[in-house]
Amino acid sequence: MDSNSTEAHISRRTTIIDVAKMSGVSPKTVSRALNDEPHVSARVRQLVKDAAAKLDYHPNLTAQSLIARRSFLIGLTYERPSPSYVVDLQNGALDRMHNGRYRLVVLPFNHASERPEELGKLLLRTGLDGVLLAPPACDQIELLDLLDRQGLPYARITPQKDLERGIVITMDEVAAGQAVASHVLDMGHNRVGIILGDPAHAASLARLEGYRRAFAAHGKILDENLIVTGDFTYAVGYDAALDLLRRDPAPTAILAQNDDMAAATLAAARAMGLAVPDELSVAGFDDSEVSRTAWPQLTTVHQPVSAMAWDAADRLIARLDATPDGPTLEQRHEHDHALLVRGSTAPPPVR
Amino acid sequence: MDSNSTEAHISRRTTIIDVAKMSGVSPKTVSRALNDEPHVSARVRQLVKDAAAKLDYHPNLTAQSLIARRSFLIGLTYERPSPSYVVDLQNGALDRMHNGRYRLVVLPFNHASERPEELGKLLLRTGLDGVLLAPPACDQIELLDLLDRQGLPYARITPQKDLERGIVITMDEVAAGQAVASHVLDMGHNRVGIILGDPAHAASLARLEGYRRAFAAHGKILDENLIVTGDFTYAVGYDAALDLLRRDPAPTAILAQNDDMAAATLAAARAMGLAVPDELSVAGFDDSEVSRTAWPQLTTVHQPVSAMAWDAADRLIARLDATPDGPTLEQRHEHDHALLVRGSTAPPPVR
DNA sequence: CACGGAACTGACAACGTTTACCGCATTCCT
DNA sequence: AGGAATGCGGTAAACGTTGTCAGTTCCGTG
Repeated sequence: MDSNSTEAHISRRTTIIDVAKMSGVSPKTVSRALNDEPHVSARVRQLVKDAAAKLDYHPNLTAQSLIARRSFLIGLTYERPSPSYVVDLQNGALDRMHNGRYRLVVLPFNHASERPEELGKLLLRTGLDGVLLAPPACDQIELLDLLDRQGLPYARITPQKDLERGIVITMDEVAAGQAVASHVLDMGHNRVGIILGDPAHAASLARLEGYRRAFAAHGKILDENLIVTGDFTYAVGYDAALDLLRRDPAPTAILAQNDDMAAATLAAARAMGLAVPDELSVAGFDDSEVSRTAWPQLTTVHQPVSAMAWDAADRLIARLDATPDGPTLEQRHEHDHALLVRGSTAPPPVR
Repeated sequence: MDSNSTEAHISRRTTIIDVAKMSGVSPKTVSRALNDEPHVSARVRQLVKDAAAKLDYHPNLTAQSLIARRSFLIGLTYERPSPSYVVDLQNGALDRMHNGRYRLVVLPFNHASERPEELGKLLLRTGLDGVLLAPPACDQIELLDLLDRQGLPYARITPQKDLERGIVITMDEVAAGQAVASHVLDMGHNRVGIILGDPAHAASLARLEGYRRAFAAHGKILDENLIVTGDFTYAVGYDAALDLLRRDPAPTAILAQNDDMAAATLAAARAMGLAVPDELSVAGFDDSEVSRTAWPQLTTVHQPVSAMAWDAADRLIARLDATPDGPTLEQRHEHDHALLVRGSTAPPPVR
């Protein structure tokens, strides 16, 4: 198709003028009719809409944006987390934006901690109206400073620091960590291994703090030697789990800070010939898809990622659409977690 | 922060005029300097760039778009596939777009087959320069017709029909299906169950055709009664697998058309007390993350999703940036698949 | 000193839409 | 009959950038 390749360059998009000509009214009236403004008779309005439909006319968003001084673009930044987390985030945000004027631009960035300035420039360069910040970017103070200076609104999803800045959607990570640890301790485990997530994510430390509280509440000692550091990925989680399981004596339970690493722990246990949950209990975090497709299904903590993303988008859009004299908006909202006990945890083996 | 909420409305973004004033040259020269155009001395260029940096000036993309008659937005449509597939797609495309002027807008749409017109309107309404079409949208002829009529360029990722239309990035699904089926037949399996993907995806039938060819090449009979229909999801795959495993006699191998359904088959086998691969062989498709995190790891066919998305974005961008008198671009490219034999397949049990 | 070229300025138009202001009929309400 | 509201049309400006085009200044070279 040679004609096809040149056609796009030649063909002019239909404009409001075309619609005006076709429907026999002024461009002005067309604009009024299509935007459902008053001072247009029902007859003319229908006439215009029919003409627009026949011509497949879609108003030029760029021109609208220029005059509205808004791009109607919302960004979403995240950092190489598990696919299901990303998709949950996206779907939550998109769900809120559905049928609205806003569009979602995805902006993964893998070095928010080391190069926050660079991420900031990327966000500004992209011409966004607002941005959704997932961990760990949501906790980069330098980034928030830059965004504030430039007046780019943002919503932070599960931040751990400076909770008074910007729109903040949280979950009580400490309580969630405490819940899952309590569950394991309740079953009688005493030697509990812990696989931390990426230390750049403040949530890792918050969850650990929750574990500590559970231990304290149970009057048990958290063995610091059984804390190893992962990065939320399966591969690193696997090595971390092997490390723990080779200790002597080995832990009877392992708390992983996300489901991917918990799934890796299941695999490591299998490689060591350990039965889960009879010889080793494993708990994850997040309630992501892998927690249900793994075997045994993982005991985990449900993190309402999708709902939080929806909420973040909702409040960000409310902020963007707010009139200067409008009511003050609620800037914070905390979502609930939920402990999900499934097949990967059981009382420790009697010895 | 009350000041914060009003500030965004009051504060004016810095414009090219501000930079011009600061650096003491005309707006015109600023534009030339920043866009690395000729006729600017090195001294002035640096002066301007310094001023721009100091003011944190970023040119207004909307204004640039308006005059360039392009939005620099590329869309990506997909339909509720597995998270890892979506993320692979996105990452591949983003990888190509990195450091360019284009931005990626995600547009999931779950009813491409039933309501192609609606999807088309969505794409046009979004004001895109071009769009990446994943299955099954890439095979919706009505959609392609609409896009052609409106002159919206598109790249199709793994389409099965009308391969001469638009930019086409393919993989030989038939050969891939044949490869995985041959592997299983080579091991001596005769009763092979098949779990199809969503029949709305043309790839499902192409892969099945590959299976048929393998059976023919081996002089074996494909039992049509052992073909059940899934939809690429874990949940439906689980039920489909249970259905197959309850047959008498049960199949000794199951070919699932993606890894999620294969993982579900592993779980179903476990529920039935069947050992994999000793009593049942399972093969997946796609080489997605779950194929590596499942246990045993899945024999599967590597589908270079990320590379194909990269390629699709590459050619689409080349098309968008092409000058009318430029060279004709290669519109098609076929990627290679690769059979990955892992732990989920073995010869059938001797009876 | 004249000349060519590079480096710059200034005025203006263009991109496609919205908005503001004004004008002019027609209709509706007292 | 007077006044207001409604339904349009016309003209112009604005959004922030780039492109065009005619000039001006400055520099080095012959």
